[in-house]
Amino acid sequence: MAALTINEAAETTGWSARMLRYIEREGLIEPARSDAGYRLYGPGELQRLRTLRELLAEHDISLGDVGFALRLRSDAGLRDAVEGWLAAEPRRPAGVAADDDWLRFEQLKHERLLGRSEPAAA
Amino acid sequence: MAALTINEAAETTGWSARMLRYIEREGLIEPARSDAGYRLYGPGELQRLRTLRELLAEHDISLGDVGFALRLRSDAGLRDAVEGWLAAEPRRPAGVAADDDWLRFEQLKHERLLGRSEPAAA
DNA sequence: CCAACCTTACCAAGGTCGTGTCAAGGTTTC
DNA sequence: GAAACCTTGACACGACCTTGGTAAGGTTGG
Repeated sequence: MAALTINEAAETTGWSARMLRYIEREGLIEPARSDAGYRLYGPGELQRLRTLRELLAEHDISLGDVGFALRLRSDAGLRDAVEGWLAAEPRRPAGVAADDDWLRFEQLKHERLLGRSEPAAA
Repeated sequence: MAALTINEAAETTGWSARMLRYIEREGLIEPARSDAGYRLYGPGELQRLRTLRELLAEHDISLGDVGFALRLRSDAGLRDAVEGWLAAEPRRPAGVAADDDWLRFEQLKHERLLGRSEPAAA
């Protein structure tokens, strides 16, 4: 059960060799390399390649989407910025405060979020 | 300071009217409508439109990316699926277990995650 | 009622995505 | 050392994204 080279991996996962390189460039799956630079796909990578296909098909999303999710998860600044923007839905509680105050409130909420980090895999 | 119509909103936010409609179709900002169907942008929407521009520019992401993040946040099934896939990095702790066991472990971790839901805005 | 708005629905140009294929060259294996 | 792999880089093409424009028609306000 040694590692497979790119064409063998393509064979067993249903991706083309071309797409395997593309997926790697997206940062999604980066196989080990042999001394000579050959890509070596282990069982874990092969499994992930298969589940990746299911993920895309079942939820109708793109490789770029998954790549963006990866960026979201590894770039805390990006995650907080996007999360902050999405959280700021213009749902002013009717009579609560002037808009400037509302905005300040959102900003504070955002700052508080900044403390959060990776759950550091148990 | 009533609500602005689309061209006025375009004027003050820097987006084109065309893009305002596009942003709406992406589900990012959905202004209220007048009786006759005219879009009405309130202060909250105008502010969000401005910060949206900054968000895109500062992090070099696309409207589609933000749309996907929105999908991630409102579709728990999608979020869990993507999160589960990303969490399953093939980082087998060297001598811990066979790959099948590792896979099962990941699956369990994923199931446990399923309980989580929206923090229900304090 | 007319000008100046708004609406939706199309057509279009330029860019990116997903994918294949080919070329030039290194590696492995027999 | 030749066949069968692998590597990166490039060209290519259809599909989709982003954006603008324009047309046909409803709304608003003097």
